[in-house]
Amino acid sequence: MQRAVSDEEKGRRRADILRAAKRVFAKKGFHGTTIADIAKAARLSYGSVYWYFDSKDTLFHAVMDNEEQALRAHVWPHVLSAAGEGERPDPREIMRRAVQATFEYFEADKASAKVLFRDSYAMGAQFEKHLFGIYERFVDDIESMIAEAQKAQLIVQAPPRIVAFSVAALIGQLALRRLTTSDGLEAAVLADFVVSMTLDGLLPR
Amino acid sequence: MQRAVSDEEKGRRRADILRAAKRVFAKKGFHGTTIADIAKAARLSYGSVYWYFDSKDTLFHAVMDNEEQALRAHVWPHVLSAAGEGERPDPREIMRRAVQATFEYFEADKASAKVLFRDSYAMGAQFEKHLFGIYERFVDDIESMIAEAQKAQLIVQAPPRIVAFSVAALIGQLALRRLTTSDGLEAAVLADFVVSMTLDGLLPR
Amino acid sequence: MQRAVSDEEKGRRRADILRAAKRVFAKKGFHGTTIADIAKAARLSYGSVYWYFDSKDTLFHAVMDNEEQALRAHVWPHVLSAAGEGERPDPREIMRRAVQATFEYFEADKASAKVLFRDSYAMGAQFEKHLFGIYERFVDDIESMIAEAQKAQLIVQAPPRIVAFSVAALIGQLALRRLTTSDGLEAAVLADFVVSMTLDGLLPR
Amino acid sequence: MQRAVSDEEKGRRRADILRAAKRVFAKKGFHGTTIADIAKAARLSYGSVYWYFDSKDTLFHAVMDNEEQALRAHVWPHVLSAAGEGERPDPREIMRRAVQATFEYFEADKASAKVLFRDSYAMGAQFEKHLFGIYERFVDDIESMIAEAQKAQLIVQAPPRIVAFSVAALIGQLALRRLTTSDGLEAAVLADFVVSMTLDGLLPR
DNA sequence: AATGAATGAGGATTCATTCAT
DNA sequence: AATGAATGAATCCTCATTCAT
Repeated sequence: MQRAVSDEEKGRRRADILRAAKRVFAKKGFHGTTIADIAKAARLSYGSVYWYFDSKDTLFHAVMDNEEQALRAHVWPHVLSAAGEGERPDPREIMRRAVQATFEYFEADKASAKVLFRDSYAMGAQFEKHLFGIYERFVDDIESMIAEAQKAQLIVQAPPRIVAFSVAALIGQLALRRLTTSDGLEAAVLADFVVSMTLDGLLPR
Repeated sequence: MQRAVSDEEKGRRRADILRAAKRVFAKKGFHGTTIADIAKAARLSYGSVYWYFDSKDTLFHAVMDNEEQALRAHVWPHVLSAAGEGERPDPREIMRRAVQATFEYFEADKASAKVLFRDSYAMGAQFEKHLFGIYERFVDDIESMIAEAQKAQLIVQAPPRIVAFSVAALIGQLALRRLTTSDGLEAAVLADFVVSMTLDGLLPR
Repeated sequence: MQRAVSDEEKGRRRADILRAAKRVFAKKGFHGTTIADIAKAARLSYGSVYWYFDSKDTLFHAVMDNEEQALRAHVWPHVLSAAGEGERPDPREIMRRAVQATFEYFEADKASAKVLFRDSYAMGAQFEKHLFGIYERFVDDIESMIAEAQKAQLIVQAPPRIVAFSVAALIGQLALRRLTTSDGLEAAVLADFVVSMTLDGLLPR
Repeated sequence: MQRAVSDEEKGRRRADILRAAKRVFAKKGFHGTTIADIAKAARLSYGSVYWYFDSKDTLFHAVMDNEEQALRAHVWPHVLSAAGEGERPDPREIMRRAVQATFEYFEADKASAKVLFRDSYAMGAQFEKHLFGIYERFVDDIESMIAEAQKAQLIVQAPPRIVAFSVAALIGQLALRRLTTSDGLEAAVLADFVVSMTLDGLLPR
């Protein structure tokens, strides 16, 4: 019992630090952040951070993984529900919802986008592999959808991985842009645009 | 006279350092690079770097600006020549050339893409403004083309800045991807895909 | 009653920790050892170590004292039995047994020698006094034997303390050497050599 | 010219640091010494120490090597001069001079003995190899003398390495002892005793 | 008695920057 | 102009010790 409480407690603290770390990393970037910054944000002494994480690197990895999961957890249900509606999946609707959900997610948690799409880049070779994995998984998801749609001849033939990557890049960069630039466009409108450009193209039909 | 030679000499040295800095920044990232690294690559003593640049930040800024100019200088002629051909501009051809030229440029100078699209991100607030300016200028160029094409009803209506940004993001991310992932696709093929997806969309026409 | 059991229990735990500490100190050196290391070796949580010992320093002191006692307890009987045999004490036999017993002791418990002769050195001023005491007591024992032998004109005149220290040093260093260097010499052979060199000298008689 | 001066200057500084480091290491022990301590003793800022030495470990190694050389440089001439006198080498005289020279050396530079015989022990596995080499070289020197003397039947047969090690240990420990304990014995007297005990033994002849 | 979370002093090391030569 | 020695701020991380439970 005592043990269980302790574990739960420990998990909570870990989550606190993770949350604080995300905030600070997002604000100051990885290299601009000190462990002391994070500790202060988590209302802990800096030594304690090391009780939960082995190093600054480890902590950053954990933040990234966490964000990845949270993002998927938020977006996926929207995709599934869209896919489950009607008799046959409507790629347009699926994509629209996925994009919009992604925008909303980042809108609600701006730090998340910053960490995932900004910091995780310039981290040096050490992180490249880990980071690569995360992106690949995003692209994997999209790719499988693309491939299926191609099989059903719902969309044109093209290397599905490239298509998937392009869509992912588009979403990611637009989401990131929204954090620094406000052009007054709502998430829904932007999502519509992404979908429309991606599916219909810019040339008049 | 003495002065002129000296200035010229100075310019040459400056360029040497800039070139060396780009290489090293691209390889090790901004934070992983020391002034000594750059100096060694430029075959100078590290103290001398400060004769040409005030600080590491200044140097990085200069590298970015330099790359921006070089990229534009490479890409623009292709765009102009495409725009000047025939009686009326063909957006497809313009875009195809622009994209391909960009890919080629980064292909030929991989360090450039790394510096522009990777490092310049996570640099902290200090660079954000400067960096922002660079990207905005890219987008500006594209935006004006988009706007014109829309006026001529060559492409669909949509917020031109968003369209422009999307195209820029797509090109940038795909170029960056080519540096780490080799899927065997040639630049021309990839360019065709970007154009085709962007202009025609993924849905079968 | 409860108390007695508790005390006994406590003594056992203390001994456990002491034993574990000796092992770890011997293996990693004082500065290379953490309280956590010791606790783990003693199958305790590290916080508990402080219930038995005030500090790491205290613990190290205790280990040294313990080793000192154990060594004496092992060696002394051999000396006494040798001294009690025959009608008059034979210094050669006494010494031979003492040396051999010492070698055997350290042979059986290598950690002991390491702690006593290696770590206890470079411990800084804090330990110097304590350490000094231990060595002095060793030397005291030998000195009294030396002095007695001198009185009986069994050995040559010389400052007995220096003689005693020399013998102690010789034994200690040779014992320590055996821990790292194996030249295949058995303890008995080595003991014979020490005695022979010390008593007869290197010059042919 | 400029270059040569600079090199000379650099060597001087390095020597300054080495000297300062020896003093501080001797006083506080390796673990009790901070780089800042050494820097202050050398009247430098602590960052500068790293201009001359890669790390604290490296610096300590360098100090040890330095002391080894200095000791040999001091003692060896005495040995050689003794060996060169008369028609055949007198082991007693050679040894007496070597021992006395060693005592004198350490007498004049107490820090040296502390570093070589005290700190260098408990340094952990990292140094063991290096340290081992130093001691082995000392013992090598003595061993060859011993072996030669044995060949000439000047001294009794016994494993020369053990004999050599024993002599080295005796000298070392007695020298170290003199640093902390003053029994009023002059170096010459002590040297005589070592020689006499080692060569003639403690038993009356 | 025992646990292990929390604390924070302490220290090695890096590196941008300055400046005497 | 160029050099490279010197500086010291900055930061990660370790670990002895304390203390609430």
